[in-house]
Amino acid sequence: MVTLKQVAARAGVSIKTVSRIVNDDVAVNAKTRESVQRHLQVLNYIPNNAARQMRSGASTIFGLMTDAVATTPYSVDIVRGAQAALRENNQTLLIASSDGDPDREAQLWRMFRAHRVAGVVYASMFHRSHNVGMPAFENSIVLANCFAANGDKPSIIPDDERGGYTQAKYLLQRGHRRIGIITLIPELEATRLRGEGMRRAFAEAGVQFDESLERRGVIGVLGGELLVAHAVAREMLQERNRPTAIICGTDQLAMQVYSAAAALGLSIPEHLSVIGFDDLRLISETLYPQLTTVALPYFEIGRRAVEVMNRPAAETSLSLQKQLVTCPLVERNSCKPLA
Amino acid sequence: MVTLKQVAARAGVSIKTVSRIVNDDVAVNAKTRESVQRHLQVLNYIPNNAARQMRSGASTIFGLMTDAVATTPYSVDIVRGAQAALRENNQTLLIASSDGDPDREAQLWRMFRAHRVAGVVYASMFHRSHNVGMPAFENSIVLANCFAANGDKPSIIPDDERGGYTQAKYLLQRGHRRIGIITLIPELEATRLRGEGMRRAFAEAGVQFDESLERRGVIGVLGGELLVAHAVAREMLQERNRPTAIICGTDQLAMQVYSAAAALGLSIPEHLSVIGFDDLRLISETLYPQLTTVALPYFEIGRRAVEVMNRPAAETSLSLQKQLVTCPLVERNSCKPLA
DNA sequence: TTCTTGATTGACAACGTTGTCACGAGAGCA
DNA sequence: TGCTCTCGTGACAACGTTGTCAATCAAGAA
Repeated sequence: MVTLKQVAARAGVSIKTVSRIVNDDVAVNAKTRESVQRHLQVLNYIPNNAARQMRSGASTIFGLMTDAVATTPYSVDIVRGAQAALRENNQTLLIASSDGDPDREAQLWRMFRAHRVAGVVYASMFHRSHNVGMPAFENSIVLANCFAANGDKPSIIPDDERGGYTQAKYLLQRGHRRIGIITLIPELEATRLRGEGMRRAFAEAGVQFDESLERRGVIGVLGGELLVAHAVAREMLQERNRPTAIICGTDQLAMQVYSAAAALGLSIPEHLSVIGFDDLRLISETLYPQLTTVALPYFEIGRRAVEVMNRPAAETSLSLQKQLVTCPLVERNSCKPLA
Repeated sequence: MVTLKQVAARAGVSIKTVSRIVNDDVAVNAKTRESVQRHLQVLNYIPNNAARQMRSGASTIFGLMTDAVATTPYSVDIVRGAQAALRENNQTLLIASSDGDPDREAQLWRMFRAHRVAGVVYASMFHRSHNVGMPAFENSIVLANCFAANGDKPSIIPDDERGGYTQAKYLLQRGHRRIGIITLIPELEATRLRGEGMRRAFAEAGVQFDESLERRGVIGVLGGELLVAHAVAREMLQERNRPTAIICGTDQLAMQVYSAAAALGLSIPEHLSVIGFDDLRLISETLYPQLTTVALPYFEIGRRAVEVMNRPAAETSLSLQKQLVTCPLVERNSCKPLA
């Protein structure tokens, strides 16, 4: 690899002068600059990050720690969002996933420390409370899609309450009154918040919320889930007073509702409106008809997490609380106003 | 951050001695070792990677460059596989995605060089031929899910020919004779190879391959695709002599076939067998009934790519050709033997 | 006893970079 | 002319680590 020294030798100037030119430092004689720049070009000089970091003590590497990427594929968007934000400052991302193993996670934290990462985004796959016990990074950690149990760390999370509200309101505005709800695992923060949002929408619309139409589409515990939305939806749709619309906790659940409806000869959206959550385009755009859903703003969450981390420490105190990111409605063809 | 110097001062030994203990170097007096180790513990010393790298010239960072992660979500598994392999040697992964923008890609290559990455995995989202014009990494690059047009770089790719063969054979063995095929974009290497594999299976089984039953489920060009599998399947299933089974180029396409079948009152697998490709569990395990499919071994591809890169240069020549990774059949409930 | 050997330890340099300080040359001023 | 001032440049140190070599010491050999 070419070093400043080599370029300096070729250009007949001192190392420092080359360094100055590379870094757009104080004024350098135009002629010198031009000559050196030519040599930089020819030799294809690229600064050595390790040396820079050692000298300056400041790192351009950030870490992203995640508990498990595998399960919800579009969480990649958190990574993409983070990278988009880092890119502006020529920073880079070291990615690590613990797959939920505490030993592994401890090892990864050490790795981050070895690389002296400038900050860490801790991304959870599910919106939930999480305790990151990592004193070494106390002041340079941002939680994405989860939040600190004791609220002492900045965190960027989806506005699930409003997301649930959006789902319900969308259907209520279109005249639906009997609305089925197929939920996720109740332990998830998301489930609780969205439930609250839906109730708020019902209350605002002056519609009685029928608890009996709210059922779990997933059984088992986190990590060992079993989807039962197909059966649940089928049951619901065979009842005498069947719902005219179903709110799903996930596009995945919506997918099963589609097949349940099809099995009963009900077509969407004519006989049944369905609204999803997540906007996994792999599903929402593939379903037929395409699924109206509320998007989980993973990209934006990743972007903001880095943004908060890059902010001067002084401002950080302001953002020490949770930052909510809106979940936008994505309108497609799975809902119909009630005649 | 704690340095060797600080630990040495506390322990009353030289820097070098501490270094030796940290690195399990030559014999050190047991008593000294114990004492120093205690101090290392207490001060929570973690070696500075940048300094090590500068001193030794060897980097423990690898790069992963990808053209676009966004589209096919389970490609994350390439990353996971790569990380699994790196983990054994305490190496780490710097991830970059160009989103297909050449300028951005050039910038990312510079970034990799600045970090002096030890090697690069270039992962494409689609199995295809690709030219990585990156002289600086000439000898430390491995292609994953794509291969060098001029064949001068090691590449790890799925064995699509055998994948197609597996799909067809599975159905043929179960007595199916009229088999519909819904394919991907013909420009993809995968499409061509799988087609060949299927023809091979038909030939082996002595069954006439009916070209008229092979249709595109996706129209448009890469990046601007439009799924038409629903319509295509519907059409196919309404013909007089309709197929008893359909082979799909993707689980996503299979999803649309499911809905087409449902719309026509055909139930799976009673009236129609369906086999997919990819094993995106998000789809294959959510469909009802669950989808029998052939898995794209992304994890294994990522793992092997790193493995090849970590191999001593001497052996590299041996693996200069393409390495094919088997696509295993994942049997679920969407196929039935023909009575 | 004296010499040799091996075990244990430390001093020093170097990796590539940049901050600090200083030097020389020419310009502007008295 | 002699002074200061500015501009452009370079010498040097330091960041934290490890490879090289040498120094010290105790034990065993002659």
